[in-house]
Amino acid sequence: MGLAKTEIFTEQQNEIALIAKVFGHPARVAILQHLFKQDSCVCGDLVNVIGLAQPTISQHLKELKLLGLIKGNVEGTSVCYCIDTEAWTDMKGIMIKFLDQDLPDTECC
Amino acid sequence: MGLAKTEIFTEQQNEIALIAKVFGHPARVAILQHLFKQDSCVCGDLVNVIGLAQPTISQHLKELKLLGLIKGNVEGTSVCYCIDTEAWTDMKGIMIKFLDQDLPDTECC
DNA sequence: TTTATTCATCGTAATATTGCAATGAAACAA
DNA sequence: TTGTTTCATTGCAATATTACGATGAATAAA
Repeated sequence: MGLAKTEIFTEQQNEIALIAKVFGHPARVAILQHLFKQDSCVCGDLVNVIGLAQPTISQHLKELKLLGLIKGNVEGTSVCYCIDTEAWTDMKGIMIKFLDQDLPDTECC
Repeated sequence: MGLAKTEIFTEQQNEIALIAKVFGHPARVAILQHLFKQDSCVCGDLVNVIGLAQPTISQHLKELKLLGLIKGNVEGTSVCYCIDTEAWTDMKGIMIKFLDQDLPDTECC
């Protein structure tokens, strides 16, 4: 099938999964880390830094944009991409809340 | 292709992506949340709680086990699953380090 | 206008993921 | 032994993802 049954899960569970899915590819992790380092960035730069073909980078950027984590601004022939700080903070809150659940004192197995 | 070019990324980037990939399905998020709530759990329970067929749950549990986040212990005919607290803490450290990068003061776009 | 540059989109091939019915394997109960 | 229960595995169909060549659109430069 390849199709997740999202309707049987809570909105929160689906949201966590959607965020995680975007982080589930090393290229997108690398793009985000580069954007954090640079403050500002263009796609051509990323093609050199990451080492994937330009259409592939463009596709990964699209998914990051779709989730709202990055913003793109056209500047002449190039496009400037950067982290959407507000969206990143919101996302971080959701993910840390999930990661930070109370661990049981004793393990059963 | 459907095949990530892991060799061009750092070990850290691949590790973050591998972790995130496992969280990238709501069923696995739901399973983990249930294990946190229960302290102890068996798969049959999960099939009822989650609402997917038994083989599907079993497959998701396998991926969680493969990443090391949960442990399974055979108890008679049933299997007891629970969070591996040490592995969870390690994983949490890696993910929070990634999520907690310093945001730029000013956005360029 | 013509050409170059930069990035997005389209189309497609290769592979991965999701879900489940059918079936196995292991432990227990009768 | 013969069921019964519980979970894992196999096999398969439907869909998703990844990667990139080819091409398109927009702007800038000559």
